[in-house]
Amino acid sequence: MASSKTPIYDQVKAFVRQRISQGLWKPGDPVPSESALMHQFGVSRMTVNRALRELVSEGLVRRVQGSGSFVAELSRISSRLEIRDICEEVTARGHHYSAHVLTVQRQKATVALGHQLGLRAGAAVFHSLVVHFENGIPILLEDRYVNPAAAPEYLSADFTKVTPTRHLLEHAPLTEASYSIEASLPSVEEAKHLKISRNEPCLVVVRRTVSGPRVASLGRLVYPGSRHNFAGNFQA
Amino acid sequence: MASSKTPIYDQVKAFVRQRISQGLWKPGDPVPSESALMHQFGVSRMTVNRALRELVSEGLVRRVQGSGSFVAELSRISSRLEIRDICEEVTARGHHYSAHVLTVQRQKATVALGHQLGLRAGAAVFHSLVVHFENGIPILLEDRYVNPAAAPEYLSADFTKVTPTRHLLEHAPLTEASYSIEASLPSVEEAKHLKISRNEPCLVVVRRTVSGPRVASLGRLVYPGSRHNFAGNFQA
DNA sequence: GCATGCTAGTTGTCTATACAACTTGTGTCA
DNA sequence: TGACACAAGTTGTATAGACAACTAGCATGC
Repeated sequence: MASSKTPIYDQVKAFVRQRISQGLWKPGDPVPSESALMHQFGVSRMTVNRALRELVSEGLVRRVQGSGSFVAELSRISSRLEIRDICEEVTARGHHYSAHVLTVQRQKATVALGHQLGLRAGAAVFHSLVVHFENGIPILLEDRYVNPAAAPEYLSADFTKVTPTRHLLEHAPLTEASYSIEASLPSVEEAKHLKISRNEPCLVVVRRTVSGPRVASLGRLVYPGSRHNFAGNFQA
Repeated sequence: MASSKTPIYDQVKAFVRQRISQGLWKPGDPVPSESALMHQFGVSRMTVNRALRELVSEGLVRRVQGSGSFVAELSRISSRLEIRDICEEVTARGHHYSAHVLTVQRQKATVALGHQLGLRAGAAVFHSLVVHFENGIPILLEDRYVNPAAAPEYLSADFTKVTPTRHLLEHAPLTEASYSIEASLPSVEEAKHLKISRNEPCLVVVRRTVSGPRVASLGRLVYPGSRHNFAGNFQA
């Protein structure tokens, strides 16, 4: 039997999840209390508690102390979006990855840039500009500014062997990151480096990473729209 | 004291999370065993177990039965991306939401469309085309095909009052959804309805929702790039 | 040297119990 | 009528203990 193999808390989760996804229990409806499920399944409260807690973290159930458990409003489709290291992503597709380094240098921060990185204007920052290729076709232009305090050896890294993302992950442990995804047309330079027309829309990911107490880097990732998209999946 | 207020398992989580984000424990390094943390904090094993289990679900820790717990490889930045109902999103910003219905009708499915919806070619499908406005400015064109079996009353809904997304969520409980985000230029019609230039790049979300045994709907959401982006956040 | 088996250590699951914190309805008392 | 107190029900947290499942290294025996 499969049931004797699957943990009890998973059986309870499956029971609740099934009722919800079949529409028998609608958003806002009460979910049976821990003690009810406890008696129904003939198991201890801690087991039921674990099941319901995990359903909360999965966004299917909402719980109110003292009141009860309820089916969560599914007004938002939420799913895990992964932004993977480009090299890993390409090789995972079984394709050949390569990179071309356009710029790696020390610069003085402008006022705006310094502010974003938490440095004063004129402070030294590292700047890299790298094109990433999949089977020889440019698929990503990575424009990145790095806080020297977070990754002192950034300039001496070989970005044809280790992507800037990976170098940063290894030298500046990630504590926080924020990003935004937008659509825009490439600049003249960007179009040239990516070998695309200026009319080709691009997905632009702007990412800011924080390592410990300081902002580690600020990246602008430009993907040609015809060669890349982000996909995700949601499972109730 | 704050420590007496925060749950013990949260203190343990914070302890481990801090060591990781400070780089003291690097990816692949072992995390202290449950019994070690148990003695260190002077708490029961179940409490430590809960802390570590939650860190696993947050992607910070990897555990191997019989072997130990290890700091996870942070090679991918993963975060929760929410695709919210557009009406909710606009009103949450404190702005005025409105909608204009261009099309709501029954159509015969083409071969390709029927295949995507799990229907035979020529079967009836519902089609809606709605423009959504934020403070009177068009921010989203929603082109949607619906499986009549999943939402029989779709055609009689008033989409100026309830968004198609919400109608579907209420009538066809969501069990699964997949989407992709891409950048592209709008078609002539799309540009016209959104009142943008044909050269303005757009974020296009293609979404497919499944309700129980059947595919419920297929949507194409076109956002003008200058008026919308998706943002996310990651916290270690 | 090699295979086998054993053992200590680790994680995975489950129980029974306890108390704290909170909500909600009910009933009492002024 | 209104304010308050109380009780029942619910979730949140924590404990001590138990056994199962698995890993890895060590010792034994061949």
